[in-house]
Amino acid sequence: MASLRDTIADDLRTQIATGHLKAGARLPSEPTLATQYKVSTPTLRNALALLQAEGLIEKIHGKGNFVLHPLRRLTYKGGRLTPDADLHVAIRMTNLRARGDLIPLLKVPARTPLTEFLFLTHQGESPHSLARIYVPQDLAPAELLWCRPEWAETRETVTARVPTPDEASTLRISSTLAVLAITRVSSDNTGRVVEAARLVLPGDRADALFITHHATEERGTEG
Amino acid sequence: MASLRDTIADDLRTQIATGHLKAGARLPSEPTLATQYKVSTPTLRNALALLQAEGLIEKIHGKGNFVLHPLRRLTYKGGRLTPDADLHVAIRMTNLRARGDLIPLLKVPARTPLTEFLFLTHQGESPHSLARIYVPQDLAPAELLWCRPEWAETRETVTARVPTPDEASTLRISSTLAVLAITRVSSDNTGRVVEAARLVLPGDRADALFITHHATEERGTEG
DNA sequence: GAGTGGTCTAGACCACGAG
DNA sequence: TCGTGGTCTAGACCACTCA
Repeated sequence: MASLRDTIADDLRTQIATGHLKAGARLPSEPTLATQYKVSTPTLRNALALLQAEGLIEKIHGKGNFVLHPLRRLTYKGGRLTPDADLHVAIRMTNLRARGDLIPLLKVPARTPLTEFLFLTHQGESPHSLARIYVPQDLAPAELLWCRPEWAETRETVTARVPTPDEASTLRISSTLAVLAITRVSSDNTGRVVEAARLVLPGDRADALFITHHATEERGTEG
Repeated sequence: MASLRDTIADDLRTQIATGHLKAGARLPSEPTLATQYKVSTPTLRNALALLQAEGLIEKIHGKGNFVLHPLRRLTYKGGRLTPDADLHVAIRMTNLRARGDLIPLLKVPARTPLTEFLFLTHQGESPHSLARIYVPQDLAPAELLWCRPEWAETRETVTARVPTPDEASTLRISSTLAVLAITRVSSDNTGRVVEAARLVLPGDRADALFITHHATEERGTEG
């Protein structure tokens, strides 16, 4: 016996899947839908919250609820963001000093001068990913980024979580939509950290892909 | 100006963080908390729903709301699940025939005989991860699993999403808690898929780690 | 100003858990 | 049986968008 909320969410989901409700279309207003389904407005809103968490609809205050275009899933490839034709990138550079989490991440003393690059990529109209990249200031960040020759190793830690309020508003996503958070640390062959990055990818529009080649002579080097 | 829901959630969060509310403790009942915070029960329940989505509390119908023990984060290492001392594994083996998503995943014709290994790992009392591993039946799965000599390449696609109802009940997690879903495909050097796996890791208790070694002579082989 | 979603209230009734 | 959380109702009032 499913709850009313789930029943309504299921119905709307199939209407979207079958194209009965097309991408970009506005749903009837919440009071209208509540009347149609013979439920109260809070119940109807609960149903919509489910669809929102799945990235199927977008709620816009004062305008209505809209069926989202199924976003092409972009794939982050282990190592760097995939360059893409219709991917616009906005970059902001800031100088700051190491504090908090950044100290162990970059393995530097507190207050070490750092440069932060803030990347915000867009896929067409909608924000796609947020990246904060940190580099020690003495490591000539001018030519900058992507794969750099001195890199010897990159460690990427991937977690799934809900976005912080900041991230939710920057990426214009629901605060209930899961995001892929990647912490990437690149070191040179002396073990020195040459770059650390925190990437946030909305779960409804991004995957991460990691490819491991198994050399036939060496295998089983794991702990 | 934060909403009442967020204010209450923040307050409870700090009470948990400071140890004012200890792990395992039962929170006061919802009507009691609603009175304390001078809000209605739905508003209070909205606040608790936020904490639940973050994996901080557990709601048990008929008993109360409980502060969860901060689970040690276990790390999935690119390639395989990390063996761990207090990690119990339950395995179930099933024979089936390829259908649906499994066909393109394993690159086999429909109805190819497959063997499914279902892994459910536990960290102490609580379920930790769910893995479904598929192997073509003609590929001698008897000695089975982990890293096998014939593997030439492993591709792992990582996404963040909410769990399916099935996954939520199997892993005993809230349906609003983000999970890390990893699809892993291993091929031999002829390109044949020798194993495909779908892993589900609850976002509050698992990370995935991928390590890339950059050979100095070859770099920038990405598209 | 009209219409939309965002938040909140003060209840009701049901289902589950434990004694 | 009693206290708990789960679901739902029928409103109220505010904030935002657009004409």
